[in-house]
Amino acid sequence: MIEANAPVTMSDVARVAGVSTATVSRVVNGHYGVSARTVAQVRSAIDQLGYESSLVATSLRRSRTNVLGLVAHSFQSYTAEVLKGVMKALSRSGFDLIIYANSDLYGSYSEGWEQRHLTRLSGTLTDGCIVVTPWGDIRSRTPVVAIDPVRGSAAPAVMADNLAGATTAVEHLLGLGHRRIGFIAGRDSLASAWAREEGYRAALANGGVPVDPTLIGRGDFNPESATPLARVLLQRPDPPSAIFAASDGMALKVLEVARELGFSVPGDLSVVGFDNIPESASTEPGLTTVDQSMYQLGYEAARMLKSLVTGEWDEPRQIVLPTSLVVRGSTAPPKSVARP
Amino acid sequence: MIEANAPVTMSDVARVAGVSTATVSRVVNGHYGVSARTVAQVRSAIDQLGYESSLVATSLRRSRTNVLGLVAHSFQSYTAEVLKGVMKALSRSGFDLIIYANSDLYGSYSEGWEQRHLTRLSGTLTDGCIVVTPWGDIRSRTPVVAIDPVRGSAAPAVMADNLAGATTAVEHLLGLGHRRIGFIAGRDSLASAWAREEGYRAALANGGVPVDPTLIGRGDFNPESATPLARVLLQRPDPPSAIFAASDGMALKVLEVARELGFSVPGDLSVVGFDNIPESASTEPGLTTVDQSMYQLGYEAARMLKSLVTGEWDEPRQIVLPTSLVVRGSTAPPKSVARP
DNA sequence: CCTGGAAACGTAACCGATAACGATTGCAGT
DNA sequence: ACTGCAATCGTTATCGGTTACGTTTCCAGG
Repeated sequence: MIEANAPVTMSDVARVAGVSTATVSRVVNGHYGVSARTVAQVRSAIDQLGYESSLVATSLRRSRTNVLGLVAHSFQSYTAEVLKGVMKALSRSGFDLIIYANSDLYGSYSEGWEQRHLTRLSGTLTDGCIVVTPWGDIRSRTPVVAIDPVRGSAAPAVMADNLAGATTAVEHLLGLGHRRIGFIAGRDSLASAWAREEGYRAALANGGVPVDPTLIGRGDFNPESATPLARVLLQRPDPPSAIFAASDGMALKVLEVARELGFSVPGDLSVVGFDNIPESASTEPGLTTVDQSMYQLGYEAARMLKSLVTGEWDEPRQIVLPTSLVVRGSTAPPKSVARP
Repeated sequence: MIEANAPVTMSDVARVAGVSTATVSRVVNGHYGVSARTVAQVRSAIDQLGYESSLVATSLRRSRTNVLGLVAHSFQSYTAEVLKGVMKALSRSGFDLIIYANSDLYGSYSEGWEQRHLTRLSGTLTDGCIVVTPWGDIRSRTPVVAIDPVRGSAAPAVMADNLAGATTAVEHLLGLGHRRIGFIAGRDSLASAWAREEGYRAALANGGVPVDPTLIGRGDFNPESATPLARVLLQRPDPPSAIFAASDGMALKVLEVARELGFSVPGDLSVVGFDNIPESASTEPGLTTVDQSMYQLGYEAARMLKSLVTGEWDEPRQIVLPTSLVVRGSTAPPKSVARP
């Protein structure tokens, strides 16, 4: 239903209640200095007219919009999970959420897309933003919290304990008896990609297994980037018995390639991912992966941004969330190894 | 990076360029009546100062915010797909998108949640909204487009051709030889749920198969609602040889229950869904389903809303999008039937 | 009865931009 | 040189609220 009548403003209320707009404003905002009788009059005028204060006008005057932004370089299930967490943290908080995601194909917008949006928004439409992008630091007039920041950034951010997570994942494979473990890396500008590779190396080192550089493929977290890399690894005369992919999206592509090349999983090949996106639970076999609760990442980022905006900040500027290994059907001892 | 300096306003630019704010406004908006030399001066002042016009101030003055809203009663993969389509349609259109979704558990907010949000937003923060909710018609001062509207609503909406889709799905099962086909319905306040049930009945009628009311379970589109219903259907002494669920979310739950009760799919039981959400492709076996491109639904809804807001409307107020059957591994001829 | 001061309320400036309107300028035509 | 019409640009009211400040009201205390 569309009612075409003009919006009812504060001065309408003031006229009906027989007071000034200043008084109406006071009762709307619950300020001191209005008699009980006047409050009642104004209240009754308000819901008689169905008045709703203009968020736009209020924002202009207060120079606070109470709108936060989520800027993502792409929209995948990863992003959707983060979004859920952000919405949860913001629900009933008085903040609204506006989202920007590059809805076109991966990479079709050049680097800097996020930056352009952010400068347009900051201070004029949003009070602050959460960004999830692999492309460098972002500068803004208003507070910015990064999810999974770029490597070396000291800006406010939340991230998973990628080092520990990756270490645990590879230790899991080592514990099953694997010795030739392939790795498909993420976009190395991101701190997460770097830490996950470090974890891979550290676990191998601890296990006394030398790192074989030819078993490392350089992906970029984009699922499609893993397909050719998996093909190369699996078509070698001496394929690895296990592959650890730095993201679930890439791990799922590994599963695809494995099936296509006739590898049975986990019989011929074990696969471990990282992220625990919803799809990982519903494949056959289920994907063993490192859970990093992207929901939680989004939730914490929103909480952090909120307090940055309102100026009540007493926590660390970078939050690291724990990870946990989720063992499903895609991992098993290698065939060539005798059971202990 | 946070730069704490005050925002640069239009009058700052005016001062630097040595003109009035009106002239700056003309230049910014590309209006007629400014000499080339002045335009150049203003332009240079603008990017010397890094000026960005205040969306809030502009909105107040123009009584147009250029922000559209997406209000969803829950956030599931369905919603995420719709969201993608909406974002795509809005990208580079000058409209920004603000989203509201009930991020809490299903049903924890009472009916009317969307209505409350909408009245708060409409006309003060958004120029119009896309709503996806099973709860009745929505009234708003600004245009509203419904995705999958409630039954009998004449308000602007986009929806899939649910009747044809459901008919095709059931005909597919009939063609395979199934005669006892269970149905799990959706929330019957929605036009889609009603039409899908109609399709089920129509296909059976055409095939000369009488409708057995005891084979119909009344779900509500919420995945969890299907679990007990599937259990009831499959624990009968004479379980159906196929089940058509009115949504993929519910169909996936049927698969779960089937596995739990020892039914092999598609050996003992064929399952068909509706929606074609991403998860349906990655289960084992893949779910046969009716594709309704929720992405497309979102895209069209956004297009429609845009033109409603800008007042350039010459298309029908309700758009029906075609569906197509996607046959995957979850359907096969029933065991008890001899191959043709 | 008068004064003081707090409570209650109105006035008006302002947030940043837009647009109707008025004022100025420049130049062609006579 | 003078009129007239455009093109150009500045003034100012306005969008809907907020808030510093000033004014009025009212009651307690002297």
